[in-house]
Amino acid sequence: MPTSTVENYLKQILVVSLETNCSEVPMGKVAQGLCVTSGTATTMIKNLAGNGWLNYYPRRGVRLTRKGKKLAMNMLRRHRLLETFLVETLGLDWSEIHQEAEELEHAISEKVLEKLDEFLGRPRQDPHGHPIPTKGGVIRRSSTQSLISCKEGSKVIIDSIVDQESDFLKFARTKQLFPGQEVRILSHEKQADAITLQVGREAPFSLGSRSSEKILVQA
Amino acid sequence: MPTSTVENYLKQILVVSLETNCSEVPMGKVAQGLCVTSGTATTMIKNLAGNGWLNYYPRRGVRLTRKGKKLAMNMLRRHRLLETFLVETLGLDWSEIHQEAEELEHAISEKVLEKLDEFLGRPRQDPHGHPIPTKGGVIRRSSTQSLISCKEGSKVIIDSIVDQESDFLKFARTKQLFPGQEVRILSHEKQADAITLQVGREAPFSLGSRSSEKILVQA
DNA sequence: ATACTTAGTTTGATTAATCAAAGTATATTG
DNA sequence: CAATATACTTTGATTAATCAAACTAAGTAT
Repeated sequence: MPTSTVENYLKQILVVSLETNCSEVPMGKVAQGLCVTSGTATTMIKNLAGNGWLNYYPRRGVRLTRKGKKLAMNMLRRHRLLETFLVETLGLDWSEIHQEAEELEHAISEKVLEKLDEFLGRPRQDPHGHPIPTKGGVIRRSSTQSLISCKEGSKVIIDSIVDQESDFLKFARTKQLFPGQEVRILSHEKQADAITLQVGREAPFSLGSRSSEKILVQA
Repeated sequence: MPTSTVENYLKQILVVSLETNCSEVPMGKVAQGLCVTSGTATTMIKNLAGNGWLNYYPRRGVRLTRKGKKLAMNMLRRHRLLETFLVETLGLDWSEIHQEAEELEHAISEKVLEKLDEFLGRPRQDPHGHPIPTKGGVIRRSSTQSLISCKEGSKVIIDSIVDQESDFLKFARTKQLFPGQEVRILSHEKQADAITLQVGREAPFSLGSRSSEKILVQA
């Protein structure tokens, strides 16, 4: 049985590799994502490599093995199903569910997970719009287009929000920026590093590039 | 924040003291209940005493402090609410829920726990018939009379089943022995160490004293 | 090319939890 | 009461995970 630390390292690597569309993940991203010093990450990674969870290329990065990816996908499934449960069933706010799921995902058994999936009606995506991997470890390819790449005057649908920060999610909620919403891009000033948009009939507002990058969309 | 090991030790001590109606618990019960060697228990207990969770009387036993009892009650509340959720909402069998709850109880936050309590309709007892402590740490005094002390010919109601062993619970289920059921004691042979009983119109059967002790009843 | 910066690695130490085995009280029993 | 058994404690070692600080390789810039 892998410890929950092992599960966290593998999940973090998977998440980064999905976000960057690159299966090789640099050590820095690992240490940063898990909030540990780089030395700790190096030590742990060598351990994980020794147990066949991943391949380690010193000073370059790591790549999950088949075995490592399987476990990491399972963790992502747990995490996202739990987030869905916390919002849909218990009525928590989507801005607070990430940390909760982060703990619960290590404690829930495969059996309970399957019952939960069934109870929720086998949802395909979590409250942030992220696809939920199947039991077999297959995940829907999510959008790679963010708000920042939208042309002035275009209309798009929000696919997902790529940020677990409670404060950003609260802000997004007040501006009606959540999966499924239709957004109209009023202006896009490349030089000013800002985009102005409108959701439904609400008042238009602007977002900087930092924020716009976190909103993934579909045409 | 106490670690989950600390939580486990305290809960175990509380459970034993409730079962034996005695607030002083011998070291042996601690070690046995947690499946650790006695040396490990001693070391850990000295630690817990140092942090004010309990008082330690060398070679006699331990007694929870107010602070320790509060945390232990909260763990019991978590455990029993989770068991209820697993049976009522997800439909797991009561014989398999103990281990599941054992893990989840350390991972669930106070906030999620309250939402869960609300969702379940603030249940007063878990599927085994054990009372669920309130948020404030108050617990209903449970029955102390077991099947073994019932007179021949009497009729009683099952209060709770004091055993988490999956195999025993499965057996109890097949014999219809669960909280709320009415049972008639057909015979009670003190010398033979056996009790013969009947549930509803089912076929009568016998239980030895070991098993009868685990079934708590009310007149 | 030399110096500087950044990313990553090594080393030595620490903490929580555990065990096995040796040691010591206390209780039981002949 | 002495011998023995039972319950408990001590000691020394181990494992997983972590950090701080010293070190090193690789890439960037002057």
